[in-house]
Amino acid sequence: MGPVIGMTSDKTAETPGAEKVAALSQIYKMGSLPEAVDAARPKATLVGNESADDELTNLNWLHESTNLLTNFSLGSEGPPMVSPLYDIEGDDVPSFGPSCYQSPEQKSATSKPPYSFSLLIYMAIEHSPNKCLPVKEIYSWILDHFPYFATAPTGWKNSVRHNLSLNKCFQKVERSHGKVNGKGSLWCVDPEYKPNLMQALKKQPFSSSLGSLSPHYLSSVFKQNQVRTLKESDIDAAAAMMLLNTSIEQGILECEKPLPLKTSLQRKRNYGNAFNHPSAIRLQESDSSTTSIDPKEDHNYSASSMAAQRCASRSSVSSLSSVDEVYEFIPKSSHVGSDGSEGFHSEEDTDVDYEDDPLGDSGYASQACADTSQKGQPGKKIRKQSCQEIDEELKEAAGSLLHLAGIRTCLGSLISTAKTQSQKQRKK
DNA sequence: CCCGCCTTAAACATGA
DNA sequence: CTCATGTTTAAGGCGG
Repeated sequence: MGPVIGMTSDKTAETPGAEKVAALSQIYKMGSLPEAVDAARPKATLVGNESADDELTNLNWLHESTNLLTNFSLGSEGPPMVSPLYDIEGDDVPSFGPSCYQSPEQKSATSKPPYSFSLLIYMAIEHSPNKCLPVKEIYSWILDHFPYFATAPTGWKNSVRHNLSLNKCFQKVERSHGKVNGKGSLWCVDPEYKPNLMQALKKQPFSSSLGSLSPHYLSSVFKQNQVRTLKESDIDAAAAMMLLNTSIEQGILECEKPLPLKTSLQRKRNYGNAFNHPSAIRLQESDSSTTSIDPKEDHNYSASSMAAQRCASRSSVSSLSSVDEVYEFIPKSSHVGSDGSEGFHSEEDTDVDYEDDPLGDSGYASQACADTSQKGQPGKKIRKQSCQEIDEELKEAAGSLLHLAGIRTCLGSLISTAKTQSQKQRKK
C-alpha cells in the first residue's frame, strides 16, 4: 500500500492526480521509476526493492505528495484529492483494485481481496467525489476494482449492506427528500473513524520493505521537527502520521517498522445497541498511553487508532478529521424525521441532487458543512484559521520527514553503491 | 477456551 | 409483485 496522500475526485481515475497515482502504482509494481513520466508526475524509487537504488535521491514525487497528504487529512477543501491507496490502478492498468497494496506475490484478480468489507466500502466511499455513495455505487466500485466479486456469489452484496448497517464507521445520509433519485440513502464514512479505517488499511498484509532506519531515530527526528507536537495536537496530524507510517511500511520511506502510533485498544462490539459516536471517547492529557475509552461507547468493526482517539479528545479545534468535514449523521438504529433536525440533510439541501451533481461543491458533504457550521460549533472562521495553521504545520512536518527521507535514501544509495564497488573490487 | 473481528446467510420490513 | 435497500439476528471461521 502506498502512502495515503489524498483522494481522487473521480473514481474513473482520469484526473491528473490519478495519473500521478498511476505512476506511483507503476513504481510499486516495477520497483523503479518509469523514466518517461512527465515532469508533473511524482517520481520515486522504492526503497527495499531490488534494483531500486539508482534513483533513491529523487523524492520530488514525495514532496509533491505532501500537499496531497495534507489534502487527504484536511478534508474537502483544495484540489481534488488523489490517493494511491485507492486510485493507483489508473485506466491504463488492468483493473485490479488497489494493486499497489499488493505484495509482489499478489494474488490473481480472481482471488478474494485481502480487505474486509468495511475497508472495501471505505475505499469506495472515499473514492467518490462527495465521499458519499449509495449502496449501488458501492457495489459498482467494488466490482470495478475487484473482479473477484463479479464471479463471487451474490452474498457479498448482502455482506456489504450488512457492514453498512452494522459498522459504525459508516453513516447513512438521507437523500434529499424533495427529489427521488434512486432508492436508498447515501452512505458516508464517519470522519471520526477515518483514521481507524486508514489504520486498518495499513494493517493489511503487504510486503514490507527492508529498512534500517531505526524507529527511535525517526521518532527523535519527529520531535526535532515538531511532528510530535502536531500529532498530539490534532487528529489531522495524527492521520498524517499514519499515512507516513504507511509510507514507511510500503517502502516509500525506510523504517524497520511503523512508528508506534497504533495501539492495541480493544473495541467492544455490541450489535444490540445503537452505534455511539466516538466523540464520547475521553482521553487523558499528557500521555498517549493513558488513553481511556469507555468500552460501551464503541462498537466499531474496524481497527482502532490511538492517534484518532487521542486527537479526538485533544483537539480543541475539532475532533473531526477536517473542519470542513463536520458531518451530522443520521444515528443508526434510529429513524429520523424528514425535518432535518437530526439528519444529515437540511431544508436547504432538498435541491441537492447526488446524481446530477457529482461535484463536492454542491454535494452532500459540502452542504452538510454549510449546515453544520452554523450550529453550536465554534465559528467557521476560527476553525478555518485553525485548519490553515494545522495545514501549515502538517506541511512543515511532512517536509521535514521528506527531507529526512531524502537524506536517508541518499545514504542508502551511497552505501549500496559503495558495497557494489567493493564487491567488484574483491572479485577482481 | 475465550473473545473480538469478520464473513456469510437469512429473515424481515420498507419503499420504488 | 418484484426488486433494491436496510436492519437485525445467528452461526461459524480465524487469530490473538
